[in-house]
Amino acid sequence: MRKVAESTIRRLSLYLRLLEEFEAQGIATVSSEALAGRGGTTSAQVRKDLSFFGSFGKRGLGYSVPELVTELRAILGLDRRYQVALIGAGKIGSALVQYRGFRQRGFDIVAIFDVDPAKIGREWNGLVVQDSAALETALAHEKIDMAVLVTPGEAAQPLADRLVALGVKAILNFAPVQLTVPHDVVVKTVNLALELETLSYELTNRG
Amino acid sequence: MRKVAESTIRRLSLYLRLLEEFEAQGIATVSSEALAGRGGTTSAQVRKDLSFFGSFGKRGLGYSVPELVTELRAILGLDRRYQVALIGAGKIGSALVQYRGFRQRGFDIVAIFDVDPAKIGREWNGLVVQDSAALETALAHEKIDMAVLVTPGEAAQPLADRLVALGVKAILNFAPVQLTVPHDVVVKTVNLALELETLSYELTNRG
DNA sequence: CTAGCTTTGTGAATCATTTCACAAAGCCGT
DNA sequence: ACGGCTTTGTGAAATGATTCACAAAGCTAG
Repeated sequence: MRKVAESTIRRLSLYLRLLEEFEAQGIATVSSEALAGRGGTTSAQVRKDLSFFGSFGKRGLGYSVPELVTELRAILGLDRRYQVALIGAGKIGSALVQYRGFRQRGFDIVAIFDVDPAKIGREWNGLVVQDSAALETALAHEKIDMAVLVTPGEAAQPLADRLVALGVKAILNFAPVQLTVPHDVVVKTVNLALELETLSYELTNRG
Repeated sequence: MRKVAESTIRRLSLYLRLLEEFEAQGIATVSSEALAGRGGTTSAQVRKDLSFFGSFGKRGLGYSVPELVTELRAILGLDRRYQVALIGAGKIGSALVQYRGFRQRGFDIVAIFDVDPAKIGREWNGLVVQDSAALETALAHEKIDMAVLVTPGEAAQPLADRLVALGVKAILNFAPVQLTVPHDVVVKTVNLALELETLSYELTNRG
């Protein structure tokens, strides 16, 4: 498959959300124009985005909503479930555990770790918080697809290294640091400070 | 000022973080090469990014760390403080209130709102949670620069409309919806589902 | 003051993404 | 079955972002 831009993938994800709404409303087909309107883009963009993966529409008619939902789920890898380890049982971790969309989209949190003795052993949404020091033994027999890192900045890189050694191939990182990992491991960093600062920039230079 | 790409602003934000580290270590000057190395980009990119805003370096020598820190803070609008209203006193809101980096970078949460009667009236980090219904009266005499929206999807747009009517010019949105606002209002949406799905895509199509 | 070394700042070139524009397809009504 | 209407899929053009490459500038040592 030829390389597809990240911006394209993000839009596909958006289209999928809109399509699921349409599906819930019982709408059977949708045009690229309709998808674009609600997604903040153009119909040409929608068609180009989809064309990277195939021809899913019917000329003169548009796209079948259920069919396109299925296709997009497959493209985005959402037609399977993922086993997720949560590293860091703080406030953000807690919010994630409870976030419905997480499980709804196929991501199952199967293990939670922390270094705080006050948290270790406590039950959290049906899971016992384990000691981060025991990561290796705890995950020896559990296949983990993805790790969510919610730790202070300085703890993140060492933990990432250990997770990679355990065979984890994807990390969603909330720690405010740039992680270094082998090229076959995917990292996505969500950096709140960065968002605030781009907002602050816009506010001072435009608004 | 000519239009500068968002990607450039995000990198400036990153450079600022690195420079602050250098400053703490007492390093006086830094080259574009050194800034690039730690920031995951190239020296040419660093110089181009900075060149949009001026010439801050000395040829043959590099950039003065404290000077560049000052310049970047000014460019990003971080040389002032912002009054922030938090809408939604749930888990994520709670994590934000306690996040040190928030206050550290000049963002002061001065009001918290929720619709849940169980939460209204309770004290939260020195602030009393107020009823979202009373947004207008509560903020009548408080100048709010920015709002952080942490509500269920369906509540977000109506609240955004009311905030805009109150003169708020920037919204950091954690609700999983695309907000519609006048063009002089800046919205930045942090969408967890989107991040998960791009990660899932990479995982199935590369890893 | 000059030679040699380093590093910036920036046009030009390359590479990537978005938009345009239109032929090809398919539906509907007669 | 045909004409008119709609909407896709996609090369080509336009726009945007990154990388290249080098002259200009400044420092250091002798």
